[in-house]
Amino acid sequence: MRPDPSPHPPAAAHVALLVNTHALPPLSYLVPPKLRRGVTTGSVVVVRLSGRPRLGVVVGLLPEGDERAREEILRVMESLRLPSTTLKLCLRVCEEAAAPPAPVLRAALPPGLGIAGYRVLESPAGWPWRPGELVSCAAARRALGAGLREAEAAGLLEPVPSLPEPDTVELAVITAAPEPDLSRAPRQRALLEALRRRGGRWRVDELLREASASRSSLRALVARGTVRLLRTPEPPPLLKGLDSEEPERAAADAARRVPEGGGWLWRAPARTHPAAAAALAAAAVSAGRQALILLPEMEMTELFVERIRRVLPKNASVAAYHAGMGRARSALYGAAMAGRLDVLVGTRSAALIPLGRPRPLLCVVDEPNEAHRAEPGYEGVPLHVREIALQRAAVEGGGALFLARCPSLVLYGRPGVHEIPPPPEPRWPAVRIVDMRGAGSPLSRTALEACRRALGGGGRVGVVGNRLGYATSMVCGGCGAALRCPRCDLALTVLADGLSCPRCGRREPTRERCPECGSGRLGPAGLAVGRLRQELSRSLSADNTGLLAGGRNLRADEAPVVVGTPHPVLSRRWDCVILPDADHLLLASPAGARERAFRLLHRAAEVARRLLIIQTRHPEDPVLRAAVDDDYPSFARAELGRLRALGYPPFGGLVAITLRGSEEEVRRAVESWVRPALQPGVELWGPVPAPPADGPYAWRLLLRSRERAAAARAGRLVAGRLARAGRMSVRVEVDPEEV
DNA sequence: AGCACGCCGACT
DNA sequence: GTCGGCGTGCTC
Repeated sequence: MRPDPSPHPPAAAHVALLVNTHALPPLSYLVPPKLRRGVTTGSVVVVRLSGRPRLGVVVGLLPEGDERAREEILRVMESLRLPSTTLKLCLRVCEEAAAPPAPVLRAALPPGLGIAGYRVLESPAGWPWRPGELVSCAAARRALGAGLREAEAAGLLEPVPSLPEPDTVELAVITAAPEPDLSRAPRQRALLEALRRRGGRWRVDELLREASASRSSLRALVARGTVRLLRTPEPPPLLKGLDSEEPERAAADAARRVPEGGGWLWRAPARTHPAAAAALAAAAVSAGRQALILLPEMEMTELFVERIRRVLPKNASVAAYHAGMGRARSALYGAAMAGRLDVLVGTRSAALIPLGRPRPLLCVVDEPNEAHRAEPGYEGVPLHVREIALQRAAVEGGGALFLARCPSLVLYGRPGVHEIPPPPEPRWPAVRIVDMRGAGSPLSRTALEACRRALGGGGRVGVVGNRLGYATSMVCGGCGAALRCPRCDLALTVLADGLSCPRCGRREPTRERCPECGSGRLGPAGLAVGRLRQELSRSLSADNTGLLAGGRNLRADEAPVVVGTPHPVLSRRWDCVILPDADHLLLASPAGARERAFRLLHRAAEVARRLLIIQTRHPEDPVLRAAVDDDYPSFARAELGRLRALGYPPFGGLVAITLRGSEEEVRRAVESWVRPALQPGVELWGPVPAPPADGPYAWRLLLRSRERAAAARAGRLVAGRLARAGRMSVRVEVDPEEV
C-alpha cells in the first residue's frame, strides 16, 4: 500500500513494539532519510530494543524529532501496512481492553509475522556463512554470542522481517508447440484432452486425479514440449457462491437495516442464526461491501459457510478463517485486506482483520457467549467481540448485527444500539412450576411421573443438576450454618472424597460435627448431579438413568432419563427437561448471576420439546417468570434498573485484575502500587482468591467506576505499574463475566 | 573476597 | 519481554 504523501517527512516515529507487556509504552525512534518516504502510521518496522531487533508498528509521526529517540528504524516492511482505520480501531481497543498494544496489533496483522533471522551482508574470515545467506536468530546468537550486537552495528548482519510464504501448487500449462502425434499414446491423449477441457491450465494434483492418469504420462507430455509445468503460490481457499436459494425472509428484512451503520440487535433464536448471518452476507455483497461473520466456536464455521454460500451470487466468495489452517490463513488475510474476498467467517481471532473495501458489515453470532472473549493471559485480545464489533462499526462506518434471543444486558442496555423487532418464538414447551415449599423429598411427584413416563417409553428426560459432586453444601440441622471455606467464606461443595471450595478449589476433609454449634446433624443440601442420580434411581427403582457430566458420558445417548450438569444437558434436545433446584440459580447474589440464571432457564425451555418442569420455593420470582414466558424485555428492564442503581456495567466500568503470588506478596503490591495510583471515583475491592482455574496462588482485584472509560484507564495504569514493579503475572479483564 | 539470588528499573 | 545493576547474605 502506498504511504500517504506528507509535506513534512517525519524525523522520528512512535513505535508500538510487538512485545507483550504492560510495561512498555510506544517508544520514539529516528527515521533515517532513506526510509522517510516509506514510514507512515501503520507501517510495520524493525527497530532495536536493548540491542535486539524487534518488530513494531508506527503509531505516530514526529516531524520535529524527540530527544529520547537515539536509535534508528532499521527496516520497513514495504508489503505490509495497517490501514489508518484499522490502526485507529486497534488503539481504541487497547484503551478499552486496558490491554498492551502487542496482542491487539497482532490480531490485526497477518498470522506468522515475525523476524525470520539475519541476512549476512558481509562475512569476515572465520564466519560459517556466505554473504546473502539467511541465518536464524538462534543460530546467529549461538555462533557469535556477544559478538552478534557488534556484527550488527558494523553492518555485517541485517535483521529480516518475514511473513509465512504461501504453499505453492504445481500447474500444468499447454504450450504453443504444434500438437504431437498421440495416436499411439492413448493415456497422454486423454490427459491432454482433460487439460484442454479445463482451459489448458490446471493444477497437476487435480488434473491427474480427474484423468486417472499417472505422473509418467504427464512427464512424457512435458518431454514432448506439449505441456509445461510451473509452480505458483497456492490461491487462498475461497469458496464461490452457489446462488441456489433466497435469503430467509424475516432475516433479510432484519439484515436490510444494518448497512446504515451502527449497532443492531436482532433477538432471534439460535437455530435461525445461520440464516440471519447468510442474509447479512447477501446484503453486504449486494451493496458491494464485505462481511465479517464472527462465531463463538470454531466448530460452527462449516455450517455457516455452507449456509452463506447458498445465498451468495456465483461471482461472490466466502472463506473460513481460523487457527489450524496454517499458511492458507495468511493468504486469506491478503485477500481480505485487498478487498478480493466478500465474506469472511471466523472466530474472535478474525475480529480485527483489515478489510479492504469501505464500511464492512459485521455479524456477531450468539452474542452473550463468553467464548467471544480470549481469556486474559492467553493469546488474543482479552475483550469481548461485542465491544470490538461496536468499535469497529463506529470507526469504519459499517454496521454490526448482533444475534441472540437473550443478549447480554451490557449490549441490550447500551445506548445507541438499535433493536430490530424480533421474530416470534414458535416452539415453546408446556411449563410446570412446582412449588417445593414444605416438600419433604427433593423430587416432586410431577418430576417423578415425567421420569416414569420416560422409562415406559414416553420420550426422553434431561435432568439438570447444579454442579458436579454430591451436594452443593453441608448444612447443619441444628443451627442452619453451612460449612464454609476459611479463605473465601463461600459454602463448600460436597464431593465424593471430601469438601471443596467452588472459588479457590481448596480441599477440606468432611466433618462430623458443626463447627458453629457442635451439633452432629450435618447433612447435604442442594442437588448436585451425584445426589440427584441416587435419588432418581431409588425413587424410580430403576438403574437406567444415564449420567452426563464433566466429559464423562455414561449411556447418555440411550438412557431414557439422563442427569448432568447444565452445559452438556442443555446442549441437547429432550422431550422433557427437569430443573430440580432452580433456587440455587435464583438466589445467587453476585452481579451477573441473575443474567446467567435467566439464560439457563430460558435455554432449558428452548431445548424441551414438550414439557419443562421447574422445582422452586420461589414460584413467583420475576426472573423465573420472565424466562419461562420467553419475556426477555421485562427481565432486562428490571435487571437494568438494578444494575443502574449499583453502578454496574453497562452503567459503569468494572475491571478485574488477576495477580499471581502469595497473599503476602499480592497485598504488598496492592498497597505500594495499586492504591496510590487510583484516581478519585475509582473504587478498589479485594484482593480475593481467584477462581480455581487460576491456580492456588491467584488473587483478584476489582476496579469500579461510574464511568466506563475511567475504569479502563485505571486498569491500564495499574497494570502498567504492576508490570514494571515486579515479575508478578498481571491479567486484566474489562467487564468480567463473574464478579 | 567471591558468587548466587532476588528485587527493581531501563529499554526509545 | 529481557537484561543488567545492585544489595543481601552465604561460603571458601
